[in-house]
Amino acid sequence: MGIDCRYCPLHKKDAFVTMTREELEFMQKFKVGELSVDPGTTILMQGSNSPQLYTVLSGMGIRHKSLDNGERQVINFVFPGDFMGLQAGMLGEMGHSVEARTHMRMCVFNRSDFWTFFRSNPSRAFDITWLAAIEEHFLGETLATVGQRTALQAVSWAMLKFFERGMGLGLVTNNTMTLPFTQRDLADALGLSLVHTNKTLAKLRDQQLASWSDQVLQVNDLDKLADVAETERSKPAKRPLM
Amino acid sequence: MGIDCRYCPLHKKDAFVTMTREELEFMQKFKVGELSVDPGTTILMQGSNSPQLYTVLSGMGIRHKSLDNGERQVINFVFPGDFMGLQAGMLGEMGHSVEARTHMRMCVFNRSDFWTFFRSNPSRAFDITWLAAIEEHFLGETLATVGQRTALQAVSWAMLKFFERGMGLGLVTNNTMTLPFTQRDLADALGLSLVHTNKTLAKLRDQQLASWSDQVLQVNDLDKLADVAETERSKPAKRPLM
DNA sequence: CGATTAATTGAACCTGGTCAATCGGAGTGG
DNA sequence: CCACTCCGATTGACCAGGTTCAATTAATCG
Repeated sequence: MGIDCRYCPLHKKDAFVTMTREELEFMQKFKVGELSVDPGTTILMQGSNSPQLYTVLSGMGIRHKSLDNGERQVINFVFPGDFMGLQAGMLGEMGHSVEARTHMRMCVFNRSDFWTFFRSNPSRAFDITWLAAIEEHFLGETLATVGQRTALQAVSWAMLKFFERGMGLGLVTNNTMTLPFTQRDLADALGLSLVHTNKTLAKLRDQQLASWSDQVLQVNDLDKLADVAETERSKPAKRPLM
Repeated sequence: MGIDCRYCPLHKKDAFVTMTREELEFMQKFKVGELSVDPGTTILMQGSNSPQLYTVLSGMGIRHKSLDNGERQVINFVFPGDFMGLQAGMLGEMGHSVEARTHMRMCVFNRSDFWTFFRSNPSRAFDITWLAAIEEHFLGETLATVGQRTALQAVSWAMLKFFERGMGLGLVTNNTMTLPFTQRDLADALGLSLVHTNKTLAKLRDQQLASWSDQVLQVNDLDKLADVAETERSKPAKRPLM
């Protein structure tokens, strides 16, 4: 069944803070099951009050927010290890939706246990807040990208983030990783039009900085890409896993 | 001295969740002082690891992030009741700076007490996470604005948010509130140029939707403004106060 | 009174958006 | 197996929302 946290495929990856046996057992008590969904499935719905919280075990997805005028903003991209549903858990309402882009498998927790969880293990509660702070940090950087960078810089930045994230998760082989998103997803994430995103990707490909086609992203020189994006490469950091 | 939490000017305002006497006494134990700064002062510095955390008692400021290319993104605007320094507290490094725009007074907590604080009162720890979730929620909306809305919609949205925030804090009198920010601050918050921001504000003024000049914002019809911004007016919500 | 900062306005220009057409691959029904 | 459709990627032509440059005004300050 793959329900036992000790065999969780994630907690030994070096992208995550090492968990003690006690922590694993503690999490086990709150895990109520696993959820598998197909690509395209909406896992959490904007405005809804999900009774469940999830940690992504495998697969990828997007968080996005729909505006009243029909436009869509992709808030960020979901990777294994990401925790989803905090807004519903705390505020009682999701500010965005989460949609699967590949087949996804998730670890499921009950929202009704959340308070008990939070109270009975301050250290794990602390980790939840840690994750929230990471999220806030990253959203700030995204906002700076969308607000201040040119299309070329923004797309480079996004490719860099994808790649760095992929490396931490061991998804990169031969300077290559699988990215199941569409160009429309990226365009909506960066506040660019689809057409211009496409042309900008083509330019990055021409300049041998990053090539993304057929769901495969290849980057040979991360430093050069970071230069174009006018960013620093971020040092690999461990984050807690729920 | 104004050090006693029982006389805190904020906790009875209806923008905040009511605090019990026990909670006030608990916070009192961790409060190590107050900080007063003049306009223009940098309170927290991007990249630094502040030894202190703050709750704003009075005054306003901005959070902003500087990019490598010299551009600046204003992440959001700081109002009374806002909690600052969580990123330093959790991640050991601020992702943005905080700069005062008026004279500001803050309640000061020591970062070194943070873990003790978190562990000894789960309910207050929960509230910290709540605040982080609110922040994430709001950043998502900001991102959607910068990424998807036109200049006119974005500026309208910002004026609406200012006003809604001001109403909750009792800063609005006669459809009017004081806003100590510059047009450059707003431009950098919305990813617009200063010139275009100025012209857009003029348009809002001409159309009698919102008038902001000489530090005073006046809005007579919030619904009309929300229409132009293509947003819903948000219902007044209480948030926890640290 | 010169210096600095914020707001304002006009004009030229350009990055990125919109429109539209094409192409290839995957799925579907006959 | 073919015709048809749908979706994502791609490309060219045209256009506009917003940027940049530049100059002016007004207020504040030492």
